[in-house]
Amino acid sequence: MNIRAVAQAARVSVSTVSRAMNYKPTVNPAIAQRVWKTARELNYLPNQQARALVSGHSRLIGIVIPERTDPFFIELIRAFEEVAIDSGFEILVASVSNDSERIARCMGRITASHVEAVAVMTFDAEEAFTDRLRDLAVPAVFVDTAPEFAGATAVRIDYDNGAGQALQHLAALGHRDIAFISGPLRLPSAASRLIAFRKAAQEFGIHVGAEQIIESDPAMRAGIAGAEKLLARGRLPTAIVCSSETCAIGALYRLSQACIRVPDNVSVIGFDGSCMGDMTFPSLTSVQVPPLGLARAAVSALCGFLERRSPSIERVGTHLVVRQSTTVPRAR
Amino acid sequence: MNIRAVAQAARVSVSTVSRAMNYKPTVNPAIAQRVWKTARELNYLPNQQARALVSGHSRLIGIVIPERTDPFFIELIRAFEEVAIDSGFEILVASVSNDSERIARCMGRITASHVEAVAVMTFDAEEAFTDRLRDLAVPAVFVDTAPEFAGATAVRIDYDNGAGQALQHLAALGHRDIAFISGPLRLPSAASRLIAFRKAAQEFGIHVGAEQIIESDPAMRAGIAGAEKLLARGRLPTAIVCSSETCAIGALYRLSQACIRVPDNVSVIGFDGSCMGDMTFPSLTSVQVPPLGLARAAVSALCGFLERRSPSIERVGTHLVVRQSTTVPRAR
DNA sequence: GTGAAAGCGCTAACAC
DNA sequence: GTGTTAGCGCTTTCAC
Repeated sequence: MNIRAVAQAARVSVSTVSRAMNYKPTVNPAIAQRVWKTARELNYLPNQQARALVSGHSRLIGIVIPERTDPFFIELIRAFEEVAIDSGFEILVASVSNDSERIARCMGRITASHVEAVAVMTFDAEEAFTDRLRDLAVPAVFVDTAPEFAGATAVRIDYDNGAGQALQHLAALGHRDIAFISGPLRLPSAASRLIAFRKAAQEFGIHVGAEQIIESDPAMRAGIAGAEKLLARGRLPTAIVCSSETCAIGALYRLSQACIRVPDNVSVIGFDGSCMGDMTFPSLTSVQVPPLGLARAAVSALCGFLERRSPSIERVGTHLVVRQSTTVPRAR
Repeated sequence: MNIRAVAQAARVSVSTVSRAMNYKPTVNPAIAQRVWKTARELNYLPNQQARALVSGHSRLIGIVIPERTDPFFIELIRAFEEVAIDSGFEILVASVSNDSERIARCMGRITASHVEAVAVMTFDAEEAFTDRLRDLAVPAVFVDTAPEFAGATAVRIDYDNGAGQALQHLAALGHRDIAFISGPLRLPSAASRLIAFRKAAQEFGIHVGAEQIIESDPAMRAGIAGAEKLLARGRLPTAIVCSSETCAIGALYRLSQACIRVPDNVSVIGFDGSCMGDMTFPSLTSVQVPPLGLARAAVSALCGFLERRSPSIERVGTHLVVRQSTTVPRAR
């Protein structure tokens, strides 16, 4: 099935079919109707490859996620699928680790498939990656950390507000002794979350001493190691804020091991949650970063750039999902 | 950058470049070298859209996953990415629910992008979906349940062996009283797992009465509701085999709520595990269905069909990952 | 408002 | 073994 068959069936020229299929205003409404009807009857959809070839626009956006095991990203991919398709784009999913071969392969796919723009949703893109991406000169949007180059824009997550929501919730429950388990602070996303936590704590008049901040490993090990350090001190805070959901899951895990009951003995709160927060025991109170919001912001920034060459910085809000891992502080 | 520029720079014709880039054996090795070198220097990669257009092969395979929240699928996508790229294919990720609009959108993407073949990794493809896919006449491979139509092949998971591994492990620990929490039995994948469980139980001489089989809801609710039914009886088995990992997580959740200690009071074992099994407390002993194996089998079936038009049935083995949710039966 | 024709980057058939 | 050329399905001038 191709444009010629449709043209023939609708008794018009291929150009008219092309124009009708692209909703050009210049085509006679009655004829356009006829073309659409014929196209539907023949199950005709324009060949994307041909379209891309002649127009120079592939209508393809790349979404780059970390090659790390984290259920948040399946939700992100789905959100992207949703949003991109709605905007008339197809998506190319690429996962990268900080490994030059993987990075090269990713760049190869972007080049060969003529991806028009890339959303880098790794939260902490490594320089090895961003450098190569800059070389390709493809418009890109980054979450959290945006390297500076032409065509690079950013989606910022409102961590300040997120940390505020978390601390307001804890403060309202009566917590004053709150620890923060952070991922490695060399990672910009971890650093911003810590800064946001500090700021929010100050706002709510909560003292945060150096001993309340635990810098730890990435991902789940952060939570395990972080909780361990807290346990080793012999005196737990009444609440623990974790830099990520996986971190919180790790903390939950380690606390269970130590027979510390959550939330009775200590409240735990996560960040950037996914479906996982529902599956833990107890289920996890968490500051959610909505995948759909992230996808929308990224696609919107990308489309804006593709259409008007104007970089824009998009912001994404967070919202607090209160589940069962937080409650009033234990009696002293 | 295009083939002409490379041809010019390498002082050969475009056809020679084309042949060299496609590793045709007819091209003079010295010249091929020169072409490759030039291509590398110019960062040339053949335009996939042009290639697809002229050759009639898009080198695109679709991977269809359920629009359900399950971390297993992020691992599957990654495995597909790996395997497909290695075989020279690009992947198009599509998630579907049993909703005619979503299905139509998915079919539209497959058609417009001229996807050559589709791997349906939903485990339980609905008829509404398979019917539409058959209409498209695109070669397809299904996990677990394959509708019969030309070009449809199957990847079968060796549940018999999987269930055998689970029961051997439990039997070796001394369990004789083992319950099975199943998903809805109208779903073929749930049904096959139950059959495999029964068969394996018989093999190990373990009696399975009707009261040991709990048919339940899908996903995590299965485990919650299933564990609840078991708890309501007042007498727990010594071990529970769950039809899926999410089901097992649900069971773990409900048991924790009831202050039943796993594995001290009851052992729990999952099926089709993902990274999640590591994150639960206790971590989950599980019969894993390796995503890479699944992806390899699917891509291999698809490639086989595309090259030789010969449908093949691929088999994927399972392996038991022993973690902390299983131990010897409690003292009576 | 519509049609004819050029051409996007590539592969493959054919000539040499 | 290599070059010339037609044409994949489409969009987009340019005439009319």
